[in-house]
Formats: sequence, C-alpha cells, structure tokens
Amino acid sequence: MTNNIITKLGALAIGARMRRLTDIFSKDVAIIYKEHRLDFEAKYFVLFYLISQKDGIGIMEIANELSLTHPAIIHLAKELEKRGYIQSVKSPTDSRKRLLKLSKKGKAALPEFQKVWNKIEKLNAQLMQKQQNHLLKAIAEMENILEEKSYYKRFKNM
Amino acid sequence: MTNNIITKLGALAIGARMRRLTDIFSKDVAIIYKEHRLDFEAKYFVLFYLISQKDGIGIMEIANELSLTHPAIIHLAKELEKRGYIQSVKSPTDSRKRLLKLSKKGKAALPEFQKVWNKIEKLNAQLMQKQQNHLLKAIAEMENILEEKSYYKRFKNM
DNA sequence: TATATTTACGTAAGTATTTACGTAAATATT
DNA sequence: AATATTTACGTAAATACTTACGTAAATATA
Repeated sequence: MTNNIITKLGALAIGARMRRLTDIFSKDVAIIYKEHRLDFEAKYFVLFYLISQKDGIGIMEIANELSLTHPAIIHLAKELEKRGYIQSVKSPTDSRKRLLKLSKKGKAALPEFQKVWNKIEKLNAQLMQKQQNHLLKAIAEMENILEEKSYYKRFKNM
Repeated sequence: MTNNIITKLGALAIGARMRRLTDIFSKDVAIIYKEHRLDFEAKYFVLFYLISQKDGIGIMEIANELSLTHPAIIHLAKELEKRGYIQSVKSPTDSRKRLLKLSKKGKAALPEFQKVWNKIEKLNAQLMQKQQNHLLKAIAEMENILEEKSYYKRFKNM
C-alpha cells in the first residue's frame, strides 16, 4: 500500500505524503472518540481546547491561532454550540465581537476529554520515540527553516 | 506565527501541524507554476505524473495509487482534460474501463514540467538535508510503524 | 448456462473548507 | 468633530473533496 507512486516520488510529493499520513491518524482518532461515546470529532479538538484555555475569545483571534479562515471558525463553532459544548456572549468592550466560551456542559465534559487527550498525547510521544527521525521535531525544524527564508524565495535563488 | 496553540500542543495536534505545513508548501508551489506560465495546479501533479508514467490507466487504479476516491479522480481528470493535457480511451479488453493517457499537448508539455519538478525536488532535498530530523524519512518511518500495528490497535493496548 | 457477486465507473448530495463581499463598530487622521 | 481606514463578523458562492447510490460489464458459482 505504501509502495506506490506517492512513495516513489519521495521529496517531490511530500504534500500528498503528509496528507495521507494525516488521514490515517484522524480516521483512527475518530473511532477512538466514538468508542468513548464522546459526541466529538477530531476536527473540533484544537478549537475546543483553545476555547477551554481562554474563557472568552473572539472569532478572528481563533482563526489566526488555528491558521484557518474566520468563516471556517464560525462554522465549526456552530457545531460545537449545537452539541452544547460552547456558548457565545457579546464582548462588553467591543460590540463587534462575539466571545466564545465553554458552556456548563462543556466544562463538565472537560475531564472526560482530558483522559482521552492524555492517552493520545502519550501514544503519539511513544510512537515518535521509536523514530530515528522524530516526526514532530522534523516538522518544527522545517517550519523554522521556511520561516527564516520562504520556500518561494529559496526556489527563486536556486 | 508558529508560536501559537497548535505549536504548544505538540504531539497532540500533529494533524493540524502537518496540515499547516502542507499549506505553506502548496501555496508557494502554486505561485511557482503561475510564474512559469504553466496552466497547472499543485493538486494535479501526482495525477498528471502517474498518467505520464503509465500511458493508459483506469480510474480505480489511480484512485488506489493516490489514496483518493474515484469521484475525486474523475473530477481532477476532467480538469486536466479541459486544459488539454490528457485524453481518455475505452479499454479494449474491459469495456467498463476508461483509460487515461497523455494527449499530444500533454506529451509536448512534459519537458517543461520536468524542469520545474526537478528544481522542486532538488530544493526539497536540500531543505531536508539541513534537518537533524529528516521530514521525509520521519514520515516514512511513521508510515512503517503504523503499518506494522495500527494507531487504533496501539491505543487499545495502552 | 443461469444466477450471484464483484468491479469500474458515473452522478448526486453532503461536508469542509476558501474566497469574495457586505455591514457595523472601532480606530486613526484631518 | 467629521471623515477615512481598519477590524470583526456574517453570509453567499465557489472549490475540493467524501459518502451514497445506481448501472453495466466482468467474473465466480451453482
């Protein structure tokens, strides 16, 4: 299965390769949430976690943190609200803003979520410890390399 | 920019992290194609390359190779056909099948594409040589680890 | 050979996003 | 203070897929 064109292309298909790996992770995580009877999907995680840390955060701030557009956040937030995990209140200081925060149900569910997240984190750390090339470190390094000088600029200067 | 919640979450948000990095690559590659006046998008690359290697390949075979669904391939192929790079012929041995192959224009454009792809490949290899943890190797290692025993099974056995 | 199953493909509908656009409130400028 | 600009948000339309479903041809089975 992994001995196909994408694998053979190596460095040239690094994007497709990352997408494929991300898919594998997120499909299994989806099953894990389901088995824990949590009405939750992997895609909500970062948003829900961020809201749980902030207790009142605006749409744009979230969008920037998560590298998504604000319409995407609005949509995701609607689903979390529909499931009852979050609520929104108007900002007292800026009436353009709507602040997202955990609902009562969201706060109550947090410990159960934490249990799952702790296991996932531990498993991921274990998996990467097995590696000669640590996936998370590799990503972080690449981010730093490209931050120093963009991919585009590097291409131009070749 | 990279010192945000996704970064802080580390191993727990590895999916979001990979998506973010993939976005950075593919946006810059899009600009590169545009500057080379190639009527082409990064998302076509693996499909176009695969077709160029096979000279007659069915939709399902492509879908399996690329880890995408067959409707996705049909859609992408339509766009490549609209741009004139590929054409399709009925399989002589199996009349359910439609085989995709390069058109005359596609064949003619291939050397120009190769130039860009060679540069991209070289740049990617250069970038990864700078790393202490080689991104491509890290991905390949993780694929192998999860192929040996799935993420889900590992979670269950924790 | 007749029937059941599988395979290949196509289309339609749903989901997850982005881009584009509009409005209202806040902030900066004159 | 009046005006221009920016910011925050919402919605609509477009894009890139997926899942679900249907049909026809090929293959397996009775």
